[in-house]
Amino acid sequence: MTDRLAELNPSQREAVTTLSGPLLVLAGAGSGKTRVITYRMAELIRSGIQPSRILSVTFTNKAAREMQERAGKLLGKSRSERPLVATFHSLCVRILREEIAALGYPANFTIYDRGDQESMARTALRDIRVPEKSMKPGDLLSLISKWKGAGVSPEQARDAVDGDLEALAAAGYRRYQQGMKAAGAVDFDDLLYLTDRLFTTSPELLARHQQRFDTVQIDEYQDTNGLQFRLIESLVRPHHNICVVGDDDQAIYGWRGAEVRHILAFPQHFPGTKIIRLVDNYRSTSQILALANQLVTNNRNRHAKQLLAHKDGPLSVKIKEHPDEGTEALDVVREITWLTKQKGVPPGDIAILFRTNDQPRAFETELRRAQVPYVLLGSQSFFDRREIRDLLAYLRVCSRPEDEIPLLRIINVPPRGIGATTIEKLVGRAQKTSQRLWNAMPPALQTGELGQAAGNAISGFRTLIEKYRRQFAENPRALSTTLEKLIDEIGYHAEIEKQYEQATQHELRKTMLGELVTAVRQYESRTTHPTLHGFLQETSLGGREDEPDKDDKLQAEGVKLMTLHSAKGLEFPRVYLVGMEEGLLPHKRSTSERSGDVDEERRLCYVGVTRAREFLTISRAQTRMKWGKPRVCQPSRFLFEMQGLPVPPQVLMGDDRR
DNA sequence: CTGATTGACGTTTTT
DNA sequence: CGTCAATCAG
Repeated sequence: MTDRLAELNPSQREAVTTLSGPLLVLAGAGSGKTRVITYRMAELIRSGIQPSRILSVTFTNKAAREMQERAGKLLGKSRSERPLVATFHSLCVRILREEIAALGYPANFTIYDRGDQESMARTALRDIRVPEKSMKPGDLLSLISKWKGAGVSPEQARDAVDGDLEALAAAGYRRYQQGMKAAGAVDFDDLLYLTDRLFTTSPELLARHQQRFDTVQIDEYQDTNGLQFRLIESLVRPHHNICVVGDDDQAIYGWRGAEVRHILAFPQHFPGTKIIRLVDNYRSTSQILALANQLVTNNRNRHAKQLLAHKDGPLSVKIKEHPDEGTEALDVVREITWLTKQKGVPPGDIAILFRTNDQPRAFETELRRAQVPYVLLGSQSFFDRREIRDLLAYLRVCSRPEDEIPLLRIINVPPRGIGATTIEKLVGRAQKTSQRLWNAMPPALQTGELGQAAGNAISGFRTLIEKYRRQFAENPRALSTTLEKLIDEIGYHAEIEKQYEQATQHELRKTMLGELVTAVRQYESRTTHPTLHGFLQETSLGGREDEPDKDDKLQAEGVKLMTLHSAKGLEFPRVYLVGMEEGLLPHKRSTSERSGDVDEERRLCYVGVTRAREFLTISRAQTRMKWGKPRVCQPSRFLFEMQGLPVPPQVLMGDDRR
């Protein structure tokens, strides 16, 4: 134990050994934060606290898994003797599984993803007769999210509206929430919002959960939103043994409701807070760090700090300009090819970071051409692909046919003769008799109102679903083989061949189906009591993290391509930060719109720069294709700011000609 | 009901 | 340049 602490610098050591009371660790980029958190868990246990009574909250599932693993190695204990490491969302799912019945939801609730939420929002708007053009489903969703984030119920929203549009949205919110409850579904915000509701309405229930943990630590605290703060505050209220770690300069999730003020005002929320600053950076060269330090001084509203470098690399920074994005990609890849093929640099040491998900296209093309191995992380997720979503919808219908969103998705996929009119009749009937769509089918068949052909199609569909519903339920150990049979029976392979012309597409899409089967099989083998519902809940929570080949990807010896957002928390010996242009970084939307926040874009840039250990190349293109036409791009203002140069006025003009 | 064609339209990040 | 919804002819 003692030699472990000897590896640390004095501030780190203090953070690791302060075991009780409120503790705020302001940890700059590359200051050994992860090590501090893990060591502190070990110290807590050494001081006599039961591992199971320690709660550690991280931001992503990936981070949770990693910390779980590190802690395991450090403590050398079995899984059951390790602290609970969870994300806010998975923590809430654990709580809701036990408690959600109190709110009138089924214990086997489904978690809706973004697409499902949009469908639900669309029906809610239709129900209250709001035309699409005055409010889009997305608009409604963002208002709902804002309300939920502040703990506001539909009723409270109705009473506090400001203006006609908000009044409509409040009605939509009410309808949406009713629809969700009827479907037995919750959205991502609900996981936190409903848990908060439980805690505020039932003191006994809260007390029970408070007693489960003696101490709580939270990573990436700068990214907590209002609900997350309330939740944690409730949990630690009896003892205030809370340690939060974060960096206000890396707050990049404001658009999702995160509020930096939580980390700024932590000492006010928890009186007697001890504050520890970690400013020694062991990651990057002084040249790289100088850019980062200089850049972020342009931000208001932050804990002032300068990171101290411990390495030198006179040639570690390059800034380049290219005529267009194709040339930019070509140049970056040419250099990477030289590095990997001539200098023996492992491709896995290199990362290409960008702002938006359509930027990697050009780089992928060039990397493929140069035959450099690469992995694209995060972007088009496995679970977002059409065929995967279709099949997941089948599984969801088999799991709970009452859930209408997936039912409507696949009722006529592949085409089986159930058209718009038939569906409309069924939906109308379900509404009139206030039944679920699924249950409205048999009575509609009896009246014969559907006509011969459509009637047969509907009863055929019901028979199909019921057959597989039974098979999934009866053979939970054979979920994957049942799925294979289902894919066969609905003729999905043939459907793919009809849908896409090229043979390469057929192969690709069919492999995807195979991967889904693999994912189910993996779930089967690692779970003691597999169920269809269990698999579905796991995939919706883990989302992109649970992609079948994800682990291989992270380990893979390939150049890593990812967005700045998904690069947070990672580091690479060599980083290419591309597309440094006004309009991309900072993104157009942050500079032109009223709610725009350029400071957050600056922090995003800061995150990008501080990912690099030894070498950083920043590049930009003078023109970029947009909708088929080349457009002139100004250099990013951040390029000037980070070098301590004045920003030329034309850069900020937002030249919009095409 | 299905499959094909046309036209409008769009700029971000994701637990 | 793509995508997706609306429209139209079998």
